[in-house]
Order: sequence, then C-alpha cells, then structure tokens
Amino acid sequence: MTPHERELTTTDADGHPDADAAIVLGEDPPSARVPLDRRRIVDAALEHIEESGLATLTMRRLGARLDVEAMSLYRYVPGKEDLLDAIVEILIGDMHEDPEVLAAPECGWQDFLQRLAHGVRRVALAHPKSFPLVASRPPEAPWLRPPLRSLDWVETFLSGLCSDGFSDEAAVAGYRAFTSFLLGHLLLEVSSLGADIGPLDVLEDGDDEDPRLRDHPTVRRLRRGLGEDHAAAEFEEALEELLNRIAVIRVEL
Amino acid sequence: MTPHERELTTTDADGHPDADAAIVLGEDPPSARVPLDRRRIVDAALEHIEESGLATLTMRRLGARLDVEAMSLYRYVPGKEDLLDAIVEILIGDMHEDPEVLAAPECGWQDFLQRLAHGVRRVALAHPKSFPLVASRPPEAPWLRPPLRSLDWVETFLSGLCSDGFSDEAAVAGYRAFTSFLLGHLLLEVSSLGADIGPLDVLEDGDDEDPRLRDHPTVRRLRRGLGEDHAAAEFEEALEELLNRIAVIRVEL
DNA sequence: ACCTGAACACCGTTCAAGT
DNA sequence: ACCTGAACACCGTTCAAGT
Repeated sequence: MTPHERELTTTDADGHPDADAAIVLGEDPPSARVPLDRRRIVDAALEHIEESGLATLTMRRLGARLDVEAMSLYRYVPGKEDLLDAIVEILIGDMHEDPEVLAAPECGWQDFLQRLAHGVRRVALAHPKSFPLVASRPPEAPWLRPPLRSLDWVETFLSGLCSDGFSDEAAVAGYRAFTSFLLGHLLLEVSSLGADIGPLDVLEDGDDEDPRLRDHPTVRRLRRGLGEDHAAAEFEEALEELLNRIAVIRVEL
Repeated sequence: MTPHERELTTTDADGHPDADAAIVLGEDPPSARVPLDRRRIVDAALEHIEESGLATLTMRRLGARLDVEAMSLYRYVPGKEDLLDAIVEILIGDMHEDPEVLAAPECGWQDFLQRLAHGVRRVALAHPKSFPLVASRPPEAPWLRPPLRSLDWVETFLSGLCSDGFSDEAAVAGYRAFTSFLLGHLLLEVSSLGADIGPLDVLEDGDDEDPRLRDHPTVRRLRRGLGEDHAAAEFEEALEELLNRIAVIRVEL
C-alpha cells in the first residue's frame, strides 16, 4: 500500500517525475517516506497487538511494519517499556477525547458515571487485546489506591463527584467501587473477545463430547448457558446496581 | 559452587569415598543434589516471581536458582509458556486444597460463596505478583464465558449453587457476577501490593509537593484518603452486596 | 536531521554428547 | 537416567557511521 502510493506520486504512467508538482502543491515531500514520529509508532504498536497479540510485539517487527529498522524507533521512544506505557496513554486519551465522556456532569453524577463507564467500555471493546495493559502496567501514582493509571482520569472522576454533592470520603469510596467494577467486568469481557475462539471450540450441544467434560458434569449440563454472551446486558445491570450502591455511599459518608 | 559441593561429598579430605555411609543411613544420596522434578521447578518459578517479578523470570535464571543449567528444565517442562500455565494450576490447586474452601455447601450457598471468595482472596494475597497470571493466561475452556481458568473451579462453583436451589440459569448468572467481582477486587488489591511502593512514594501530607499534583487539585486534596488501604473492609462490604444481588437472581431466574 | 550496520548481552529452545 | 556444551534464531539496545 505504501509502495503503491509512492509509485503513483513519484512518476506517472509516461515516466514523468511528478514529484515537483506535488511539492509545488505543498504536499508531502514526494514520497521519501514520511519521517517517523512518536504517535505513528505507538499507533502501529496498537495495530500490531490487535492483529497479532502482545506476545509477538517486537521492536524489530514493529520497525518492519513501519518500513524502518528497529534502531530507528529509539530516536522517538526510549525503550520498549515506555512504548507499552505510551499505548496505555493513548487508550486513556481516546477516552478523554470522547465528547460523550468529556461532557461536564451537568445532569447529575449518575448520568456522569454512566457516560464514564460506557466510554471506558467502548475503548476496551475497541482494543480488546491492548486493554489489559491498562490494568497491568505499573501505575503513574503508586501511592494511589487502587493504582489505576492516569491521574487525569482520577481527577476527572473525583472532581465530577465532588461537584455534585459528594463529600471527600464518599468520592474516594465511590472511586474505589467504580474502578474495581470496571476492571472486573471489562477484563473478563475483553478476554473472551481476545481469546480468538475457534469455531470448533464453540462446543455445539451435539452428541460429540469434549473429553474434558467427563469429570465436570455440571459444566457439561450448563454448557449452553455458559457459552452465551450476555456481557452487554450484564454490564448494564451491574452498573445500575453499582450506582445504587454509590448512592448509598453518597448520603451515608 | 556445584563442583564445590560435589568435591566435598564424593570424597573426604583423605580421599575416602563417603557416599556409602550416607546411603546406609537411608538419607538422600549424599548430596548429589536431589534430581530435578516438575513440582520443584514450578515452585521455584513462583518464588522467583514473588521475589523479583515476572519480567525477570528466565529459563536461565530459573535454572541457576535450582543449581542447574537452563536446558535441564526442558526434561520436565515443555517450555516457558507451559511453565506459566503450571504456575496458575498450582495457585488454583492451593485454593482447592484449602479445607475451608473445600467443605461442601452444607450451611447454604451464602456460606459457600463466602468461603470461596475468602479462599480465592487468601491465595491472591499470598502470591500478589503471580496472581495476575490467573487472569491473563489463555483459559482452559475458551468457550466458557467468562473464561476463567480451571474447569475444576467452575464445576465446584456451579454444582455448589445447584445443590442449594439455584436453577441452571441462576447458577450461570451467579457465576458471571461472582467471577467479575473477584477479578476486579483482587486484581486491584494485588496490584497495590505488588507495586513495591517505595517509602518515599507515600506522599506525606507535608508541605513538599509532587509536581504531578499541580494539575490535579482534587487528587491533591483527597490524597490522604486515596492513599489509605481499606481493601479488606471494602471487600467484605462489596461481597455482602454481591450476595444480596445473587439472592435476587436466585429467586428470579 | 534522520536512518542504518555492526555489535553486545541476553533470550528460548534443540540435540548430540557426556557422566 | 539425568544433566550439559555448543549452537541457532531471535531479542532489546547502543553507538559510530552513513546519507
């Protein structure tokens, strides 16, 4: 694709170099490939993870994807660990840019938390294989419990609640309940998605039997229900319950 | 070191072989080191992770810890991935051996789930740096939603509920609610523990200011509360709420 | 200014060879 | 039977050198 574009822009069918024209028009330098750039690197890493998984992400492979040798990446990224951190920052940034999420809590804290939860869920579902990084990378502020990454996110959350009548203690308690809720639900949902469930693994309720089920009669009996995906509905329901619980915290603390 | 031991045990200072004496006493072969063994390898890996973190776990280092070259490990473990899976199995096994957890649900499903939850939490807290593997390793049964590892665990859970009046549908719904609850709470709790929080990171409420807090006034204001660890109490409280919710599921489904 | 070749230390893993 | 030496392919990372 990139070579294709390059061909089209550097010479036309008659062999005329038309690079000059492009420059005159103020476009990118003919096709001396766009110089590398930190954001482009992080995006490519994200793409790779979603396509092929975190385990195969390699500085060398990432370089190849960008038509560059691995060493070039180090001009823009201090190292692989920092690259993974940068991915997390992009994911969190996506959340913050979402206008749905960003909107101030004018319609009350319940609406605010609803939008926040759905915003995080959208990001998680859009990047199922990368999302677990958000939970596993060492946090920006380790003294913060729970140590979710991104002080920006925490600030948004706490100031949102405090602006709608939460006491300091209630806001902190709400923060804890909300984050563990999101983590549990989204990590599980995302891990079913990332599992690359082969069509043969669906375990039809036909007469054929998975040998592993011989010693697990209850799992076998309930296997149809266990295979169904009700993640969306369960998320809504559990979120509703959570908001009720936070409402109690709000008036009690 | 290894050659040193060998010298000391196979011959004494006068050149007498003393291996026979040891054998006569019925002890381990003098100290020709205990032959390797799959369980010993997995235990050593667990120890290494808790001491030094998953990132530094290496077949070569693991070999060194066992006074053996890395290649020897491959006689007992097919590869590094399988080793990580084996660690998860040990953790889950620990849970199942806990008599507190294992006891049949004779005192009702609420007591049963209480014991189960606390059993899982004990294991998580005992191995904070290894526990995240339970959530991140690809599951034994990918068609199972959520895909928690270990069919044994799922079987225990479901048959426990079904033996105390849960319909099939209610048991499945309860399973989903329970696992996402445990995952969220324990991963967050364990990640605060594993963070190796330096004493300087506690962020005293003294007058010194972390520069990162300049743009996060609410976090700064609430930092004392955010640093406190109420994980145990919050776990109990949230578990109580969860059991209430499951009670509703039980009668409704 | 931006990229690369060559190099270094360290991986996971295999296999023929040692004891 | 159990372990190791030597080797292979592949990592992350550095740095002097190329354009």
